[in-house]
Amino acid sequence: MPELPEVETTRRGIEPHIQKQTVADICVRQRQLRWPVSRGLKKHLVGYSIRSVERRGKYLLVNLETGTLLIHLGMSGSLRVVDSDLIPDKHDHVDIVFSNQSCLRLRDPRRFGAVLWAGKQPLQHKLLSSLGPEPLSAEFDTDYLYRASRQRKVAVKQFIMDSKVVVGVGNIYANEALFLSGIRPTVAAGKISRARYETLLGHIKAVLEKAITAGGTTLRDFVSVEGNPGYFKQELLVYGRAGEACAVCKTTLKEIRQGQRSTVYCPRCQR
DNA sequence: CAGCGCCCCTGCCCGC
DNA sequence: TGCGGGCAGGGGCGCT
Repeated sequence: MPELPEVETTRRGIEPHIQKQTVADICVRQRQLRWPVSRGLKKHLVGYSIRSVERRGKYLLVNLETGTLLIHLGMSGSLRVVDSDLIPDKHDHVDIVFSNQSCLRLRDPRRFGAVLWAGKQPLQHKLLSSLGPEPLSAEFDTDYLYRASRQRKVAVKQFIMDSKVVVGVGNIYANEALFLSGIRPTVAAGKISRARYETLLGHIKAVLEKAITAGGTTLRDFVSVEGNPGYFKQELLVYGRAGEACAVCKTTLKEIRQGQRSTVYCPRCQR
């Protein structure tokens, strides 16, 4: 379940392999992803070379001279650069084949991912146009977060996971950052002080940076570009640890549900 | 606009 | 061992 650090790790992993490569073909074995993969991709891709791979939130932007291909990994997606002769797995749904016989292969067992053409102004695409700032950018600062939260009644955890507020804060890191900040996930976003948002902001940036440095957290489905699953779960303090003792005070960690997602917190440390 | 719940999907895990 | 059911979750979308 790629969060922003895994997507960034993927971007860094694939870009040097596919940059300047010319697309020879695109092979779609399973068209039904989050949205049906368009049948018209070939005309945008074949014969053109990859200029760069960027990231916006959890979307990867594969840039060509004709425009930009958006790839989202959903919950279980992974991208690898493999020899185009390598027999695909049953969940290897899309190959972008290059003229040097390598290919960029999308595997996505749960098919929550997406492959879409976004044209020459990808940031104007409706999926990207109303996204909030990047969490690691200077634009995402205490002032911004504090102001955006005023009058908001939604729980702070759902607030920081709202992509219109800030992109790339998924369930794992939202839980972790709130624990590190001593903030109870259920508190209304609008009721939290500026000082506490300053703390929270720092922890959001820190957990994401740490995870990118570590090469991405992996729980189940993520496979790194090299094909090695990299475990990092021992670093997580609350996510996946309901019923265990809090690392700080030994109180039993509690699990609740917020918006159909699991929240784990320490009832003593987080107020 | 804010808030909320649904839904896309498969693999895994648990209990019987 | 086989099987049914529940759960996991990113995030867009439709409804109130």
